[in-house]
Amino acid sequence: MSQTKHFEQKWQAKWESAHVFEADPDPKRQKVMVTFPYPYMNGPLHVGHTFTASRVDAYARFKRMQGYNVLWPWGWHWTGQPLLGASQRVARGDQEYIRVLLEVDGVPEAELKKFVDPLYMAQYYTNEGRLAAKSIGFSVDWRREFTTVMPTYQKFIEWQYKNLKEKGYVTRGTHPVVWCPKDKSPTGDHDRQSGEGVTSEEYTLIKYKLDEKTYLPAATFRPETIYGVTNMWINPDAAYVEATVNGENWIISQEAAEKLKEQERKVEVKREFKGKELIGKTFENPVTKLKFPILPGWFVDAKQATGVVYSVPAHAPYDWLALRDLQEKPEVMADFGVDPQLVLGIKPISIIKVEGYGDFPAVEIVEHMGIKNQHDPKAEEATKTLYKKEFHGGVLKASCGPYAGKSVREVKDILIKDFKKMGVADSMYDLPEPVICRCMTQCIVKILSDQWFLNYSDPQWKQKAHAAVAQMNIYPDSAKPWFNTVIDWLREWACARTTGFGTPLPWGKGWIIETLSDSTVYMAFYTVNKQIKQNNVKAEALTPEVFDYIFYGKGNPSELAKISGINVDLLEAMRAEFLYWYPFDLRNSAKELVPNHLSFCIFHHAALFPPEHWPKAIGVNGMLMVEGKQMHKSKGNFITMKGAVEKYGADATRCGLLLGAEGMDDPDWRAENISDLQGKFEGLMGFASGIIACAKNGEDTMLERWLQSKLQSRIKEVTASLDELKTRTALQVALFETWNDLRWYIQRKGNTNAKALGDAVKVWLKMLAPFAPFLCEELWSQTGEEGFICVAQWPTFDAGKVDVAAEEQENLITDLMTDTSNILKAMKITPKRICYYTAAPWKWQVYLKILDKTTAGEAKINELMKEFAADKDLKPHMKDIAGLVPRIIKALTKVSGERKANMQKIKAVDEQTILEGAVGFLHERFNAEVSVYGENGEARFDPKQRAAMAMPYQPAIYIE
RNA sequence: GCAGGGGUCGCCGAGCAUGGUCAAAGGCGUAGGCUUCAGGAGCCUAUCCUUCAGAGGUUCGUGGGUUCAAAUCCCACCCCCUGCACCA
Repeated sequence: MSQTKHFEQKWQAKWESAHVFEADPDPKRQKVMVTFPYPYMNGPLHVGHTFTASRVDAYARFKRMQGYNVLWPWGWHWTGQPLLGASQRVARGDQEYIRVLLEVDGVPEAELKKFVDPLYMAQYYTNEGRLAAKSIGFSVDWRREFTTVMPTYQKFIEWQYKNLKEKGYVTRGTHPVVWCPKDKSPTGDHDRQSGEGVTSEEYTLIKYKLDEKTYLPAATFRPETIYGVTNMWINPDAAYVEATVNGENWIISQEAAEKLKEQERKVEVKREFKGKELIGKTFENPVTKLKFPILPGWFVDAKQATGVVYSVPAHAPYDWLALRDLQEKPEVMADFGVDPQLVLGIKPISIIKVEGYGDFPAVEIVEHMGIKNQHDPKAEEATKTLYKKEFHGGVLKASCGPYAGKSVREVKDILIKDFKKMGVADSMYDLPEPVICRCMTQCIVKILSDQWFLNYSDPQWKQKAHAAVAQMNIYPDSAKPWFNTVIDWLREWACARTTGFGTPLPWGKGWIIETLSDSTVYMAFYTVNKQIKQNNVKAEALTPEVFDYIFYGKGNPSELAKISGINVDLLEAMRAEFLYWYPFDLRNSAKELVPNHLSFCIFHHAALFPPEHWPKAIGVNGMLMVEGKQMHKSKGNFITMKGAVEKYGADATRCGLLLGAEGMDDPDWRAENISDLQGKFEGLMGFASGIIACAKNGEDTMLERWLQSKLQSRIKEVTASLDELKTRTALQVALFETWNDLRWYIQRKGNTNAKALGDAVKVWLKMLAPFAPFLCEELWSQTGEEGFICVAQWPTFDAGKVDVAAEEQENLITDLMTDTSNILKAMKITPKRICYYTAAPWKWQVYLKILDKTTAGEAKINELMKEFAADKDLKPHMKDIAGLVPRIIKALTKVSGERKANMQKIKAVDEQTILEGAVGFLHERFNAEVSVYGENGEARFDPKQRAAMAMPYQPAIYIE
């Protein structure tokens, strides 16, 4: 076993036996409750989960070290269809799927056999998931764990839905869904062989009259064009039927009759016939009462909607093309026994005025695009273009009855409503493209009746949800407007279905609460599930009244105790526990959940809880990529949490992920980076151990003060970043930048003996502990400190330890080194001897004066010169000052405001002493003899007269 | 199509809100040196171009604009990612 593995297991066991992550209410301490959306258990936890949860864990550990009482509970989502589907695929012997389970998920064959039981499968993954979460070091209170099929959880969901219903958030209605006739269930995107993303569209059917008792319901998205109809198109070769539809006599395609049966229509087919039978007959426009002929249109697809299409050649390219085709070959009409004159006499009727087109936009666009005939693929594009143009910019002309003068966009919905009221229109749903189910059956649109909805359309509910968003923190801030747009955008959500695992709807037989709807406020359940499990409270006892008491304080505990059999103390303890922990302080997930789960969570909290129990903060992060691509089991780039920890160790996995991205950016998992980091951590262990072993001497030179000072700014930045869930920045600073500080100190110092260095390493480990907990525990134990680092006190910024003089001293050294190497680079030589010359005192006087002026406002050279001339100490140097002033002004423009302020604070610097102290270091660096002189030093070696160039903070240099 | 997020010096990624301190942090990679029996690790240095003196030049998706000054502000365009509903 590797050393890493060894101490990871050691510390995991120690934390567990010390119960450090088990959190109970403690009135003396402030609480922080963090949550992570429970993962769905049809597979193992993967690195995507790991990324999101690592952010939660880093935050939890950080807050715990800050002294908060931190609760992080965890649960498992078993609700829904996919678990059943997965199990069925195993039962069916789906080799492809079984291979994935064996090879990707790493399921042993003996276990796999038992997956024919979906609950067994879920339990298997749950057990594996728990082990993985523990092995990566998530600081979870496992006493509160549950799955969503546990009876006690289901009682909670019953309580939730009872309340939602009573408050009027649950409504009933009908809804069209993509439906597999064979499976007899809705076919979601994941269940489809082809046709992903296809959703149903609603057509308006205009009920043209064939005769007094027979209708030709023509399907359209543009019912306003009824005023421009010139004829009807029927595919002469397609099969049509005459059928009674809800008591009316309709002529529609054979397929349409079947479809309508699933859309709440009573359909009785009376006879079947070919379309050509209709050609040449006339029909009546039910609005204008005018009569028009029925013509053959081969472009008409009987599989689409009713298979009956009316023709508006002025505004619909297909209609114009079909008409033109016929008019060019009127003889085809003879085949149907129809007088060709009937066709030749048809003229387009203009009804919509639209900018950029004349009276007949369809005719124009066909000509402009050079479309040949009704079979030309460009006709589709022309249709779309014109539809959009006329919808957005079209105005109905005088011939359009009561709608004349109105824009198409504003009138469309009104017109549909009116026509339906008049009995001249109906509607049906259909799919714009074919959808094939996994079972290879072609899907249709079915209208589900008596469907239950969460009424997210309710404006008052939306308003409350907005209020909830307004009072919480969202990380990153830029996600806040997104939540608000989603809240505005959500509509009724079907919250129950008939198949899959889940909690039965308390009032609706045969309905099961759908998976995104049973996972919205369960964070509240964590607060009391500890007691429920510890006291073995039976589900039957958890009546809605009991939960009303726990969550709302409603009712009398002693009476409830009698009825429920739960004793009063326990009831009161549960109420107290809820009140202590709720609301949660952070919920963090990937951004894919913003438009659904996270928004639902906000909606439901707003509906069920008073504002003081609304979420405090929500964090959103990107979607994990693997080697630049989306992770997929089928793509062969699926990495499990367990696998990652085994291969790279927990700390490297966590940190590798967290260094990937923050905010809403997508992190990219690169195996090479993770294993590099693993190596880095090994190096870190040796580095830190070495220091811990020998840093004992109580020195306190400028260098120790520099280290201490530098550390303060690191502490400040890491703390501030973690508070905003900027985990990447925080880790970056904690790990790399602080490490670089320590290295610099050691180089300058030349040894690692100072106790101050050891203290700095301890601070460093504390800052790293939320990210790399195992390694930090291990090193912490070497420092001789008592207790776990995971509950050690988080370092706090101490302004008293900031030493700007020490920092400026080091800045002087680094600047000087940069200049020196710049010169060396330009000279392209290996130096033998380097001489530095520090500025004379009078130059400091000038420098500081200019510094004051530049920070106060503008430094005017002539005014400065006057002031300097008036100073009797400076008077003798006026000739040199004239050249020096512009140089100083220029040099100062490159100095940051912060450093200028520091320079003002510390005044003149004893560069001579500082540089002399660094001679040994500089000598090693440049591998040359290094000497330091004052610019007027008597014994100075200055063959090229460089010394006079010296400026404060910029000693002159001579190299040979 | 609608909505949200992006395009930065080999790669990953800071910076952009509050324009100058930005040739632009940090990590990785690469090159050289030190250390080592060797390998690895570690440590140091360099890494847009030019420059024998600490300097200059050209860069931040594309094209315009504002300004003494723009990676940062404004406009237009191109490209990429994510979500879009009965499903986790």
